[in-house]
Amino acid sequence: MTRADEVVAAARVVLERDGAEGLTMQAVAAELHIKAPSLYKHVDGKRAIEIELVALALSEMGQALHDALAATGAGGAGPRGRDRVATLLAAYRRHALAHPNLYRLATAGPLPRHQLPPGLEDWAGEPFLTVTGDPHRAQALWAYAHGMVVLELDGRFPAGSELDVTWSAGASAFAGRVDLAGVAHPHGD
Amino acid sequence: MTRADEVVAAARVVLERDGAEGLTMQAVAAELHIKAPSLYKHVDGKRAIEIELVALALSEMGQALHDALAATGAGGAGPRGRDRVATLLAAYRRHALAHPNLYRLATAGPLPRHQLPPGLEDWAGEPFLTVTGDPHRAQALWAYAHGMVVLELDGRFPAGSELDVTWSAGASAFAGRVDLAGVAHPHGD
DNA sequence: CGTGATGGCTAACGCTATTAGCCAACAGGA
DNA sequence: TCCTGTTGGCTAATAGCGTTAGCCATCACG
Repeated sequence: MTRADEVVAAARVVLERDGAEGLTMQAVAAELHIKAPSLYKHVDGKRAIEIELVALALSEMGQALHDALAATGAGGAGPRGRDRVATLLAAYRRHALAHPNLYRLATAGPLPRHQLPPGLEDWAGEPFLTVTGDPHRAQALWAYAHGMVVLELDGRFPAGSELDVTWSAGASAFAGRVDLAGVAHPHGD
Repeated sequence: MTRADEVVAAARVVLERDGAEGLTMQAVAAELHIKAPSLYKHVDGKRAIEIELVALALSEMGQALHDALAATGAGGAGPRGRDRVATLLAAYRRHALAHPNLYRLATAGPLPRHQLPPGLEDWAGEPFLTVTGDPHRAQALWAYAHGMVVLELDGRFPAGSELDVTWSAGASAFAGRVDLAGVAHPHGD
């Protein structure tokens, strides 16, 4: 655990506790009981810290998604179609809501692609390809999941929204056919 | 056109030209050929300006969506099902990409609900309810559209992505049944 | 002609990231 | 034992941010 890693770890603590607004060089330094300028002996600046956190978030999210699919794939009953989509979405939602500030940091603004570990991005998105079998549907499903999480995190759904049902409606839509287990209307047209 | 409105208008010019980062009180003031502190004679602060811009963005987006649906509904051929969904998504995408910085400002972070014109939010989202017929599917479709736009704006889709196809795949998914016109695979399961 | 409102201005404060430069502690070799 | 380089703190300072306080010119109106 190099000192630079400790800085990133401290930054994560501050971020998860105080949000993106509270993530200042002073706060990170205080977490380590030092002063802000001393941080520059270990990291290149705030942006560099954030990029480390983005890589970390991407990695952990990818792991959560892979784990979720592996669990259903390995267990006794191997679900297919809608269930796999629902499983993936549930894992995505659960993980994002468990680390809201880290998720926001990782998905806000342009991605510093060439400064990230190569292959990480593809690996993290792999599960979407797995459950859809088609790259375009995978991207669409990912966009749906991301949109839902962001809107939920920002509290932009009207009060009283039954988000479980909404998530389920999306899962059904992306499963390839409308086949609900008494949850939402078959089709509203 | 009160002076306060001119400030907001200037802020919009700065935002659309220089992005969220460039939207500073100094820049807005410079746009009006005055100094930053003078702005406080007309508006309550930066946050107040941003809220005005959010309301404006919400209003314009809502108008674009309503117009798009009205156009298809009124014209000779009145499309149904997938076409209406596709029409709505196309309008959403076109409008968001035409005003990227305004869109980002309006959708980033928590919504200042009680500081917005009442009913505006519901009205802007109405078209999604119109084309889906179900509130949960409407929310899901909205989340999908928002996710796609955000990811596209941030350039987070891998280079070479065929986004038109991806958008189309989502439209098909949310139309209630998979019914593609030779665009994507029927279902990948 | 006075008086209040309007709408500019400068100076200042506290916050941010960041840089420069100083110095104590410590490790390894002569 | 000293000398020297590295590590990792520190303070002081800069530039830019939003914001407040207080001063002053302009102008409409009674």
